[in-house]
Amino acid sequence: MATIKDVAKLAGISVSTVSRVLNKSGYVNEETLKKVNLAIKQLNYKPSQIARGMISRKTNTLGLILPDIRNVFFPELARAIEDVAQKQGYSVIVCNSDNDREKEESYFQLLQEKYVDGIILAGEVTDNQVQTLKDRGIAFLVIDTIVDFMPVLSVHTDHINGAFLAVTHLIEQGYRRIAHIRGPAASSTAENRLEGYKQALSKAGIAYDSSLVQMGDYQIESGHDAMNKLLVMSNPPDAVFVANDLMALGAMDIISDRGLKIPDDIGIIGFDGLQLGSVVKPKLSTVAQPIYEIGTIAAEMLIESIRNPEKEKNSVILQPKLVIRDSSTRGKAGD
Amino acid sequence: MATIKDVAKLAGISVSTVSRVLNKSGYVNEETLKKVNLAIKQLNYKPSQIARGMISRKTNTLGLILPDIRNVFFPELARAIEDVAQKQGYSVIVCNSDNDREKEESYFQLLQEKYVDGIILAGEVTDNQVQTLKDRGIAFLVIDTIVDFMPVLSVHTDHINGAFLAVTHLIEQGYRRIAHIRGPAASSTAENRLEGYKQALSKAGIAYDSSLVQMGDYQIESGHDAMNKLLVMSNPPDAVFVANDLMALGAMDIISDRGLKIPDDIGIIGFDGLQLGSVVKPKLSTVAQPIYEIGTIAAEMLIESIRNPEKEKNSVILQPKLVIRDSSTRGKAGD
DNA sequence: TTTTTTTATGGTAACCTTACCACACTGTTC
DNA sequence: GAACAGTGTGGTAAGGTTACCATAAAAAAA
Repeated sequence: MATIKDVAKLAGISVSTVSRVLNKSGYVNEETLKKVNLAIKQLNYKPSQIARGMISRKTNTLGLILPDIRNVFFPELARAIEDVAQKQGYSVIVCNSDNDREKEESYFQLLQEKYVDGIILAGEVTDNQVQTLKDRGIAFLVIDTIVDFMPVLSVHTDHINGAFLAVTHLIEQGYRRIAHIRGPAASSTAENRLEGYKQALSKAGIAYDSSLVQMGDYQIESGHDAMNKLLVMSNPPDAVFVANDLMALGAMDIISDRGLKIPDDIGIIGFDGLQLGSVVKPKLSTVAQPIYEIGTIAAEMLIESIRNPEKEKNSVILQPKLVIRDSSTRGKAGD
Repeated sequence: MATIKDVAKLAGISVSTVSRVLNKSGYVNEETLKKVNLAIKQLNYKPSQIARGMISRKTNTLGLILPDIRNVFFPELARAIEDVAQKQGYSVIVCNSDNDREKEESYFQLLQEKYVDGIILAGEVTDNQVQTLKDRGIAFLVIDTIVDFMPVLSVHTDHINGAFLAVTHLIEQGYRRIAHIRGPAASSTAENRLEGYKQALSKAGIAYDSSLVQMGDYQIESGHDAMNKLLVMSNPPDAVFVANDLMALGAMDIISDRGLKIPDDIGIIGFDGLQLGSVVKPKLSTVAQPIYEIGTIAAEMLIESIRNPEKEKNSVILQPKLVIRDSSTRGKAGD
């Protein structure tokens, strides 16, 4: 590929002047400008970002570490981040960590070697990892993890309030014995959704009954298992708030397999706001996370912080939206 | 961040020797090795891939240009590519083109400026773009596009045979008046699936009836529209082969809205093999594309070609798999 | 012993670009 | 007509690393 020297030679001019043309800095004569631009076109010259990066120590590249791009939520998030990045002149390197510590660490190393300007971490992140990134002086932002021992850039949904809205909605629809299929123990989002569930019950004066809370792992099959356990109880629930849509779909399967009607016999509401939920019958009510917005805000905050490193690191909490469809509205079944 | 010079100084040794240690090339004394490794650890030194790239003109980075990471198919594809890339020491920059020529061109420029070692193009690619990449001497591979005017690296599913299998299956199940909801006109995959549909009909001695072919755009809503048109015909079909699962879901909605039973009144089969299809009732039969495999093979081929540029450019065609669930099997409805 | 080979290390140019300084010319101001 | 500001251009170091050549001591072969 052509270099700046080739351009300079073809234009019969020094590399300094060509550089000045490229960066629109300093004085350049009208005539010279034309000659240089012509040469650039003729050679199809593109300045090497590598060489530029050597000097500026900037690569205009962001790293995005997420558990698995295949999981619902992440494609939309990645898209939002890439959209903002592209507009601001950044590229995005995507890394799938599978929540595996070793893989995460090796990606940290890699991204550091590649001199990315910043890293966005989605999914569960440990305090240790946050500390490491901080120590190494890497600009980063976490999504959906709450870090309270130091100020860091972070964006997350208000999971507590989302759960609160969902459960309150069920109560308003007349459901009283409301179960919860929760996410994995290690997940702070799962903990927060449980917390919102408790708060809603408490506000309505309904006693919290731990036997109505079943553990799941956010996968569809664990929705099956958890719902089965709930339905064999001597006093089964009349509604269930499920910590994500995927498990909710699994739960719906079991409910209809047992000949129970949604929402008449059992009301159900999920969390996430997947398109999937509007395809099944009855359509699944859910709490929609503002995923695209999370992504755009995250990317904007990180880029801003890269350009202005002294700026205070802050958190942004976004409100989810209750999406009432058919699975939770008594008297509207089957439409 | 620490540089090789810092390491050399701390170890009391020259940069050449440190470089030799890093690259395990040439002679290095046991003692020296230890000193260097100690210094590296103490300084948490990581060689700059940028500086290395300056010399080797390699960045160990691949570009992945796809229409939209949110579309089904692409997350899995991206995951497969990233998995292989990671194993072979490459990173992946993901670019969403929205099938917009200008955006694509600007990504070409960008990736070239970043000196990526190769580009994977997924989604429709024009002959012009292929020619441009070839002219610029960029290593690239196309997925799901057939290029016949020059040898290029390419991987794609056998869409014709996939469609053939699907329609033949419907015929075997006793359906005779089989409609097709096809993909957009500009799409070669859509054309191929239509071709397979025709071949299957022809082989079974069923006359092709163009009024039974409705245009769609691969989105769920166009499945609604197309199915509506088919059902208001004076002689409506008793089965429909839909060119992708998303439109098939839309079609299923309409069918059940009209009080018709799947698969008894109407059989339906999709294309893609999305998990989504196994969540709805009845479960959607489909033709599963070996998406992950496409991704791994694509990444492997491209990396091989980067390492060995003289090697002949060839195409790989992968066979899809018929996934028979409930929507296309007469006498098994409702289970 | 002398010559050759092996082992071990260091110095420097090169990769491509930009930052910075130096120089020269034109025109303006005192 | 001397000093100065504005315009236009070129040379060179620097950024971090590796490739390549040079040097030298130690070991092996003659």
